[in-house]
Amino acid sequence: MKPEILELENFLPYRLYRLADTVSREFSRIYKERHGLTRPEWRTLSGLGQRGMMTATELGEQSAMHKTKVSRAVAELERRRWLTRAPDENDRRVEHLTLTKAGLAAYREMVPLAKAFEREVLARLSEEERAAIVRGVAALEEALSSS
Amino acid sequence: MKPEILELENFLPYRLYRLADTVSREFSRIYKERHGLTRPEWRTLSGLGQRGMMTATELGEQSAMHKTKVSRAVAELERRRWLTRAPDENDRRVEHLTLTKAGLAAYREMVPLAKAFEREVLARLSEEERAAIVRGVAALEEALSSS
DNA sequence: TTTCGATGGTTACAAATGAAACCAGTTTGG
DNA sequence: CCAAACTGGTTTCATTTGTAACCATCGAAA
Repeated sequence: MKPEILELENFLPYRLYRLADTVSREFSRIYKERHGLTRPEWRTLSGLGQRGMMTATELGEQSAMHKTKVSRAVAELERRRWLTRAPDENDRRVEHLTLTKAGLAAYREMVPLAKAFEREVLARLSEEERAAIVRGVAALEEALSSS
Repeated sequence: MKPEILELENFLPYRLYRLADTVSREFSRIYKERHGLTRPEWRTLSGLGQRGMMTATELGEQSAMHKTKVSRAVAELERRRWLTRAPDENDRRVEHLTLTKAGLAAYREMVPLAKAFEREVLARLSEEERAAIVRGVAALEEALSSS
C-alpha cells in the first residue's frame, strides 16, 4: 500500500459507481425489453404512477433527473399516449402530468417486476448484509444531501 | 404502502444509482477542473498509475469499461503524451501501455486529491455507518458478480 | 404599470456513449 | 497447410446526454 498509489478496486466512488451501474443495467433490461423504455422514461412512468399527478419540475426533483431529461421523457411518453398534460389554472407555464389508462396499465405491469427484481437481489445477501447496505446507503445519502 | 405502488425513493436500484451519481459527479469535478479529463480518461490514468503497464483489455477489465471507452481514452491520453504504446513481442495485436513522465506526474498529483475526497466523504459518517457501507457494498458486489 | 429578475419548460448544439461492423493478427481443427 | 473461429483493438453510426441558450410567463419592486 504505497501511499502514492490509489487502488481503484477499493476506491469508494469507483465501487459505488460500478455497483450502481451493474444493478441499474440489469434492472433496465426489464423495462427496456418489455416496453423499450429508457431510464428517464421509466422513472417518469414510475413517478407518475406513484404520485398520480405531477409537474415536470416535481418529477425532476423526485427522480433526480435534469429537466431536459424530464422534458424528453415526458414528450416520448406523451407520444405513446401514456400520459397527458393539463394546464395549470393559475400559472400558464406549468403543466400537470397524469398517466393515461395505457400508461397506468404499463405501470401496474412493471411494479411487480421491479419489486421482484429488488427482492431477488437482496435475497442473495444475509440478513446482516441487507441491513448493512440499507444503513450504509441511507447514511451516505444523508451525508451528501447536506453538502 | 399499497402493494401496487413502487416507492422510487426506497427502491434500491434507484437509490444506488443516485448515490453513485452524486458521489461520482462531485469527485469528477476534481479531475475535470484540474486537467479536463473525462471519467474514462481518469480511470485509464488511474489504472496505469496503479499497475504500471497494462494492455487495453486489462484496463477494461480492471476499471469496468467497455472497450470502446478504453480505446478512446487511451487515444486521448496518448495525444496528450501522457502514455505511450509498446508493441507486444509475441502478439502483434496487443499493445502495452505505460504512463510517460507527464502522465505519471498528473497521476501523482491526483492521488492525494482522490484519497482526500474519499476520506472527507467517509468522515461525515459514524464508525458504524462507515462499516455498514463498506460491508454492504462488498456484499452486493459479491452477490452480483456471480450472477 | 412597467421593468427586471426568477421560474417552468423546450430546443439547439456539442460531447459522450453503446452496438455492431470492422481490420489485423492468432489459434484451432481438419 | 488452410479455413474458420476467435481475439485485441479501432471506427462508424445512431442514440443519449449535458450545457447553455432560449421562450413564455410570473412575481416583486420601483
